[in-house]
Formats: sequence, C-alpha cells, structure tokens
Amino acid sequence: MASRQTVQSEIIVGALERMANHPTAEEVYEAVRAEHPGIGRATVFRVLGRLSDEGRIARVRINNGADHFDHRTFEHHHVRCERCGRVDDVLLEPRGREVDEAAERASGWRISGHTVQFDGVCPECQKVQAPPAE
Amino acid sequence: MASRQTVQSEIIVGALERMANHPTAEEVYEAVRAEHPGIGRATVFRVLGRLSDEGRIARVRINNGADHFDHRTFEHHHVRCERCGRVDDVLLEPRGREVDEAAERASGWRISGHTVQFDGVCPECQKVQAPPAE
DNA sequence: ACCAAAATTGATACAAATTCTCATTTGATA
DNA sequence: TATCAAATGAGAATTTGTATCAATTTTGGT
Repeated sequence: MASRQTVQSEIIVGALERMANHPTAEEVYEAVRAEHPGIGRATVFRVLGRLSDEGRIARVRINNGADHFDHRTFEHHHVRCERCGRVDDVLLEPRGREVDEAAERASGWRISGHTVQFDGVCPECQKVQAPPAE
Repeated sequence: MASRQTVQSEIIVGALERMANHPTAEEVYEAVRAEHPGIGRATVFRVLGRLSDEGRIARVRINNGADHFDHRTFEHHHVRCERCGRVDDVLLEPRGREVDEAAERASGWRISGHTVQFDGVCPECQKVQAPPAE
C-alpha cells in the first residue's frame, strides 16, 4: 500500500516540509542535492509523484507550467503569478461534488473532479515597476 | 494592435475553423501541412499564440497536457478525458468576476482571472472495457 | 540475523510541447 | 514603390518530465 521507506524518500520529504511555498520538483531537487549530492533527479521526481499518488503530499498541476508540490494536503485552490510563476494558496471554500455533478449533467461525461486555477500578480511583483509589456 | 495578416495566418485560422473540437497546435500543424507543406511548425505555434493573445481565438491550457485551441471565444469551462486526453466544453454558466474578487480578498493578490478544468472520462472511453488500472 | 523477491535508485537516454535563433522574406505604410 | 519592422522556416535549444536497466536496498518471512 504505502511505498517503501527509503533514505532518499525521507530526505526528499524532509526537504519538502522545510520549503515554505509550493516548490517544483526541480526546486526540491536543488534543495536535496545541496545536502545530498548523490541523490538523482529522477528519484526526486519519482518520489514526489509516488507520495502524491498515495495522498501523502499534494501535487499542484499548473496550466502551462511545472507541477508544484506541497506537504499539506487539505483541499484548496491556487494562484499563479503571471510575472514570476510563483504559486500560492487561495483559501476559498472549494465547492466539491456539487459542481462535478452539474458538469456531469451538462456534458454527459463521467466527471471525477475539477481544479480551479487563478491567475494574477503576486504582492512582490506588484511592487516592481511597469509590467514587462507582453 | 492586430498582428499582420499573412498568407500563413490565413491558412492556419482557416484550418482551425474547419476543425471541430479543440485541436492542439500539433494537430493544427498536421492539418495545415497536409495542404501546405511549406508552413513550419514554429509558425503554427506562433500564429496560434499570437491570435489567442489578441483574443481572436481561445487557448485552452490544460494541466499537464498540450494546449488546445478553439476558434470560438465565449467563456466556458473544459473537461479533459483521463483516458484519451480529448478536451470538450462544459457549458456551465461561468461565475466570472465575483469569484476573482473573492480570491483577491482571500489572497491579497491581484487576480486577473481563473480557469476551471474538469477531469473525467468521455462517453467514448466509457464504452471501452475495464479501466487501465492505475 | 539471513535470504530471496520485489521495489527503488542513479545515470542517462528519450520524449513531448514549445520557444528561441537567425538569416531571409513579406506586409504595411510613408 | 522604397523602407523597415514584423513574420517566417529550419532547426537547435529548453523545459519538464518519463522510460530503461543494471545495481542496490527494503521488506517479510524464516
């Protein structure tokens, strides 16, 4: 049921727990590698994927961007900064099944869930001058 | 304001309009190439990106999957099939600004919009036997 | 503690989906 | 129609992973 407990997975989870905000797998890898240069990139990606499959951590899939991970697993929404790509929580009450059922009726599909992604500009990037004129 | 009208962009938009359901850029490229082998892939990707930036077509960003495009631009949600990756519309009334404003208050970010992505199994894939046993 | 089987790892190749570079061509406009 | 920024095409490069596979490590009995 639960995957094996390896020294690598211990280290990876430890790093994730110490990282405040929704790091990507690559960011976790950088952090892990700083202390344990022997751990491979694929292992970090695999362990994070495995743990999120088991529900022990959360994987936040982002439109057109790398997945982010979080050691907290309660359900909520996320925002992504259009400028710097940072991801943060949006603690609005999620409307669970009811929306899925409405979508089921509207589409004829079997709906297993949904995600809401907000896009915007984070407080830090708001402080920095003019927009990067896309 | 509007980008230049080139023979390539004409062809690409024409192909997109003739394709029923949310093709990916790659699929549009295949369709275009069948008739006009000279047009490059990068051009198809660029033109689709440009037109969606201008609001003339819609880009549907999908968690962990290729972007899809649609020549219709009215606002609505999307479902993605967990089995075959197909994307379809979910014609629920979007709750526009009101949700963004709530998220703005909850997060302190400046929110420019949000997307809702449903995940499920399309009618076709429901017909096909046992689940792929995740 | 010891062993075998199964899971995990690390290195690296591969893959998908774009984006970038840059020389060349083309469209809009003075 | 001359000009010149914008657009194109070919292919390299990037980003974000997943697949392969031999070597290693865990786990679960004995």
